[in-house]
Amino acid sequence: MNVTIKQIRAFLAVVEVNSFVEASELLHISQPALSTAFKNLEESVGGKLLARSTRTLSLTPEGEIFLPVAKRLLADFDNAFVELNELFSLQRGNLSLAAMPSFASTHLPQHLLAFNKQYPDIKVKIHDVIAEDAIEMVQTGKVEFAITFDPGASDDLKFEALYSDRFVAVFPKNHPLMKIEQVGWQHLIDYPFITLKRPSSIRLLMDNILAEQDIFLNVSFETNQLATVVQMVATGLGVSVIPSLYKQQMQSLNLEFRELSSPVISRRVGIITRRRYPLSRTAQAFAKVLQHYYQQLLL
Amino acid sequence: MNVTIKQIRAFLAVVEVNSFVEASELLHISQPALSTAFKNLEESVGGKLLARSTRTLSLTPEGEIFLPVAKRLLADFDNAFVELNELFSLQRGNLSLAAMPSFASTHLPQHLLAFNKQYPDIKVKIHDVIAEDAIEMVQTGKVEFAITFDPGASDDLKFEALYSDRFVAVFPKNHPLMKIEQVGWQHLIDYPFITLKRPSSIRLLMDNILAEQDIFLNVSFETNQLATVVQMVATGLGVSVIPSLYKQQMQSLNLEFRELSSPVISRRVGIITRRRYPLSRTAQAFAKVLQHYYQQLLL
DNA sequence: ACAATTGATAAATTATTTTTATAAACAAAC
DNA sequence: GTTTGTTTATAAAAATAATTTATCAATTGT
Repeated sequence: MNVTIKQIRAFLAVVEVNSFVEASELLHISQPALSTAFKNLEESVGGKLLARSTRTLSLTPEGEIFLPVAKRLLADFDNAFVELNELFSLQRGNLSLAAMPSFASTHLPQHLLAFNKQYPDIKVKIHDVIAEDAIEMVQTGKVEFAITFDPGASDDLKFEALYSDRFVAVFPKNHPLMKIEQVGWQHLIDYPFITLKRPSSIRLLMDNILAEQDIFLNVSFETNQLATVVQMVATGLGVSVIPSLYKQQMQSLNLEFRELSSPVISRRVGIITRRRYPLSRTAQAFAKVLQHYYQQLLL
Repeated sequence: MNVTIKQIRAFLAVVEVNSFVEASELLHISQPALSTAFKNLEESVGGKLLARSTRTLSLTPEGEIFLPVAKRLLADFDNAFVELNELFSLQRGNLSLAAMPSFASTHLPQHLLAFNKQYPDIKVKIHDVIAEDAIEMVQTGKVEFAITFDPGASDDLKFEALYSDRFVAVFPKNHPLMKIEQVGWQHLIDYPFITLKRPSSIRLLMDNILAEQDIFLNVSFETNQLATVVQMVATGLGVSVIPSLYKQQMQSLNLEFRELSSPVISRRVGIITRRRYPLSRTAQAFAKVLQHYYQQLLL
């Protein structure tokens, strides 16, 4: 027979209280069950660990040698499983996630707050990188999931939408476009257009869809930061479009926003994970927080 | 349910070969038994360790974290029991014993040789100290057993005789006593007597028994070493008595020995151990070597 | 000597593990 | 797109192991 953890526990309990009867009570088993367990342990290890008569118990020299070893073994064992349990019960753990800047700088903080409130002992690491890098981090396993635009069908990635982000026109208050109720892309052609430089996924998305529709904007200024774009618009240099996500953040400026139609350019934003790779409990919990939030928004 | 060693073995086997079927063959159990064991483990730890479909297996992040821990736990566990087994099977271990000088310098070496031949991997430490100290080392647990004279009845000590040691007279060749066939203690009174100084147990034993018989020797020289005593006798300074044990060792000198009678002073030499304290396997094995040897001598 | 307590043992019972048989899922091949 | 072979999961039965109850033998204190 093989040595079991129970037997080691039995050994330590008997030595601890120096009595089979007491130890059996401690272990919540009958005294004969303990005697048998002890006997089996000794059989397994090939010799006596404890010399026993009806009145005295004393460790053999081998038992004496084994005692500290057994204590350490059991402590290590219990410790490992307590830690694993904490991991599963979200009382401990780490979460690494990537988010595209347009999400990281807008909605993400409030979700982190909600998550931290619910799971205060989970440490979170945010990688706010451009959408392409975020997706790559998922593919290479650097993060368990990313929040970006829908990257389209993929063999190794899975996308789960949270909400749709629609492009809105932005122009200064008192701009001629203010008079138009239904602003379309065609209206924007008449004004200097300010936008992000080309590696940006926002810019690429816009370019592609407009090209399909044979709409060519009058791009006058290009910059790297959306904040700069917006500031330039506020100054009166021209007009632009931004994902509606940013509206809230830029409410304070002297700007006007209009939903754009014909075409409506919108892109689903959601959670990207690796196919066939299970999420950790912490990642699942975070995903759930996000899903719960955006599900409620729809109602 | 509680986590068992078997379950950890199952976990490692499955991860190792990345297949339940193969792992079950490795573990010599059926595949359903392995599936159940795995399921029970996951239930115990509170979450999935391995995501499995019929075609792919992949560790969850928690499983990934647990993998090295499980490996270490199992290695420690197995190692501890291999070592304990080696201890019991005398493939490893230490033996500490005490022996009075009259035994340590005469018979002991040959027993050590026999023991080492039979158990070459056991390290032996000899404490050759005077009989009183040897006994004390047993009482305090510094050694498991000692080989000395019978210390008499004791509550905490046990004595097991190996042989009896009788005192013999020693004098130079051509000494007048050579003519007498049956030398008695009374004969020795007429000659200068050389003996050990008083803390020696040989000296004390002799003094006590002779005092009972009203025999008073003519002690002319006292020294610390028996070898010195004997050398002095050989030189012609006087006569002495020594335990017969030493005869063999001193055969080469120009000496004559005679068994002493009236009274016959003899003392049983044997193994002293602690009562109620079990001997280690190694100590038992050494005791057996001794017992076997002296038992054969009697035949 | 006797009572009281302790650990060991035997038989019966209860839990657990394991196996056999089968189902369901999935990928690859046709 | 269906079929086929392979894989893990599940259910019921069988086998094994652990536990309990009842009892014994040994030992110590009274």
